[in-house]
Parts: sequence; C-alpha cells; structure tokens
Amino acid sequence: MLAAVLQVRAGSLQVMLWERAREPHAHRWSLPGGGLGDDEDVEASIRRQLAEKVDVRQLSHVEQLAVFSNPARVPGPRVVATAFLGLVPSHIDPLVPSDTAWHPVDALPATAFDHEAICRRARSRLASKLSYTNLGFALAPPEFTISALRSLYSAALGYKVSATNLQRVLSRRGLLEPTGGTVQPGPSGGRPAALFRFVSGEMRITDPFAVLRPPSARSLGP
Amino acid sequence: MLAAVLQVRAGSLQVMLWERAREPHAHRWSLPGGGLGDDEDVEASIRRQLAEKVDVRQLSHVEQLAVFSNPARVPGPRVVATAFLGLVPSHIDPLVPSDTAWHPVDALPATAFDHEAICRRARSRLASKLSYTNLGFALAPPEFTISALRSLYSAALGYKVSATNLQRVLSRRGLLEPTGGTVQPGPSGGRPAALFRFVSGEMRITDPFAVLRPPSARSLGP
DNA sequence: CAGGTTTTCGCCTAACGGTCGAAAACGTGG
DNA sequence: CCACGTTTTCGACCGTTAGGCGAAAACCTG
Repeated sequence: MLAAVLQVRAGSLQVMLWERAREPHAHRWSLPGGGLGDDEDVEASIRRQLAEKVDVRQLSHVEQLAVFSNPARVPGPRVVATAFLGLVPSHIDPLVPSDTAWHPVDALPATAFDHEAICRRARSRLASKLSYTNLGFALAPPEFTISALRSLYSAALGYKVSATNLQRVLSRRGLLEPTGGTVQPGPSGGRPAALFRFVSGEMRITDPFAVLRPPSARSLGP
Repeated sequence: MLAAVLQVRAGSLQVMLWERAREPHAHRWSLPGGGLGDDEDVEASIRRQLAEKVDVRQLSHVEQLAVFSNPARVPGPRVVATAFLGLVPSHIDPLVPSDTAWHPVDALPATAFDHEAICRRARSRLASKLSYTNLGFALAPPEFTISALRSLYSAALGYKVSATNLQRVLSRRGLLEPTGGTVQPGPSGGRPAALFRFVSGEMRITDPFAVLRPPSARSLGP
C-alpha cells in the first residue's frame, strides 16, 4: 500500500515524500504508505495511511496504479505493494509533518526501494488521463482562468500547451463551463481573465477514438 | 492472483472458467488463479497458475487489471486478489482440463465470489485498449483478412464495426500491413480477400488526443 | 491618450472518422 | 460463355476536430 500523491506546486509537478529515519534506506525519500488492515479494502487503507501525512479531505482523486511485487524490491521478507495515484488541487497547501516534503518529479532526491519507478508510473498515468478524461478537475481549484489551467496542464504534462486549444477542446467535450466571473488583471495590465469551472466533480472519460463506435453512442451533445 | 483469460470463439468473446468441485461456492464457475510464491512476482505467478489450465505460450498478452480487496469478497479469512487480463489469439484452440470451459462474457453461468465483476473489468479494459492501442494483434492470428478482423473487433467490442473504417484507421496509424497473399473465396463466390498482419507484436499505443501535444510528438509518419 | 500587456475570439487549414456507392474479382447456373 | 449474385476493395464526399495565427478586446502605466 503506497501512494504517489501529486500536486502542481510553484509551476512544477511535485510528489509528496517523507525522509526515512531508520534502516533500511535511512535518509532516503520514500512514498507514504503502510500495511493493510483486516477490515478495510486497499482504497480505505491507503486513505488511512495518508491521513497520517495530510488531511485526506484535501485529496481530490485517488486511484489504483499497479501492483509492484518484485521479490527483491525491498530487502528482507517479500512485500507486495499496491501503488496508488493521489491528487491534490493546486490551491491547497496541505500541512505536512516535519519529515515530509514535496519534490519536483523531474528532480527527485535519492529515493528508497522502487519508489522512483512508482513515481514514474504515476506521472505517466496522470499525463495520459489528462488527455482523455476530465481529470484536470482534480488538479485545479474550483474556479480558474484559462491561463491558470494552461500552466497546470503544462506543469503536469511537462510541455507547453496552447491556451486557445485547451479551452476549445475542453469546452467542446462539455467539460468546461464559464462561471461568469472575471479576475482583476495584474500590475502589468492586460484584459481581465474570465473564470471557468469543470462542470462536474466526477470522473468522466471522453472516448479516445470513436473509431468504430455505433453512431448512437457518440461522445457528446451539441 | 486471478486471471480473466479472454478469446474470441465462435463469433463471441468468451472467458475461461473452471467449475468449483468443493465448497465454498461448489459448482459455481471461477476464474483460474492461486497464491503467490516467495520467489516470483505477480506476473510470473499468474503465468504459473495459468499453466495448470492452458499452454501459457498460447497467451498472446497478459497485463494487470486491478486489485480486488473487499474484506467480504470471499468467505473466511480475507484474500486480496490481483486480477489480470489474459488474451488468446482466435486461431488457437487451447486444450483445457475437464473442469474448465469457455463461456461467452455476456452469458456467464453462476460465478463464484466477485469473479463476475472481474470479468466485467476485463471486458471493459479490452474494449478500451482496442480503440487506442494495437492490442488487436493479441486477438488475431498472424495473418488475417479485413473481414476476419472486423468480426474479431465486433465480437470483442460488442457492436458492429465498419470494415472500411477499420482498415483505414489501423493503416493510417501504421499498425496494419498487407502480406501480399490472398485467400480463396468461399463456395458462394466473391472477390478474394487480401491478407494483412499487424506490423509488430509489441504493444503500441496511439495517443488518444493530441490535444496539447508538441507538434514534434505527433502520432504517426508521412 | 499613447504604448504595452494579457486575454479572448474568429478564421483558416489539415487530418480524421462515418458513410455510401461504384468497381473489382470471384463463383454458379443457365 | 455469359448473365447474375456475392464478397471484397477502393475512392469520394461530408461533418467534426484540432493546431495555428492574428486581430480585436480590455485592462494597466506613464
């Protein structure tokens, strides 16, 4: 039971790690996690484990990633880890214990065990799902401007995206909705930016390729 | 450690199940699987378990599906199951033990535990991946006609697909290649069908939405 | 009010998928 | 051996989508 909790912080995608005090792998950085209790499923368990590090109500999304089970992944007796991906919206700054800190995913410190591989999997899962789902809602605050959303996507994906296209694509899929409000421009001026929200907090997938879908089941309405 | 092994047989997507002889859930149908050994990872383990049912060399694809961990999913002490999706190409008819048989996924017999839910997950994963990867290679024989491929896709997806479109889409993505050979028409006549193959046996994904991809990283060639 | 900045919007083009119908290439029956 | 049915293949057309660009809108400062 391990979780890579990701958040866009200061313009880069970061992961929550804690520094191990004891062997094995003392002073290396490790993903939060722990053992499975008798009366809980893995989802409940990872939420319980994460509660020791952050307020779990701040987690906007949690999903299974994969099972890591190499017999040599940790020294000593074999430990099978079910890895999770967790997301925190960018407007929140969770209070974390003193042994815990955020690290940019493309500049990780020395990590324990196979946790770097798990982080890579989490990044890649997030990047994929940003493209064909509305998972962006889990990274973004309730309301945001298009340029703010653009920087979130850029940070999470690792490359620049076009604000024009981002807005058009998400709108056409029916995922984005204007709130009506606007935001005051910065000290350097500029047109006030309009505020948007994601239309629902549930996960919705836009079927990647309609390829061979029956005409009735097309992705969206007008 | 459980696997839903799927194959298109007689025009429908079917799953390999074995009939339980003993309690609990005697006479109900169950997915093959078993416990994890000390010196193997979960992939190796599920292949070892499946070897008791089929020749594992006939498995064209195996991947992790999800962890099923509801404390009440099986009676008695809690069992956490890592579920897998396995695929067998349609030209093979594996020899299976006498307690084992294939069942159409949309007409399952009485199943044991939560195995029906696992089958549903396997179906849905297969359907998704057929749309945005070249996973079709794992369902199809080495060479096939477009209409044969069309019926494979139709069976696996659960709805009719267009042969014209299937060929164009797969070709455009660079996944399909003509072998040059043709097939004799049936007794009722018709133009001889050309033979095709998938260009490589490895898994390749066609990125769903280029949405915000840098121009360089576009999906395909010329 | 002129110049700079940021956001928004419309237009153009290329690519993709859905559909249709014609043409190709075979068999069969008269 | 020729007309007909059958099956596959291919080209054409159309609507939708995404990428890119540039103009216009709306604000700031000096």
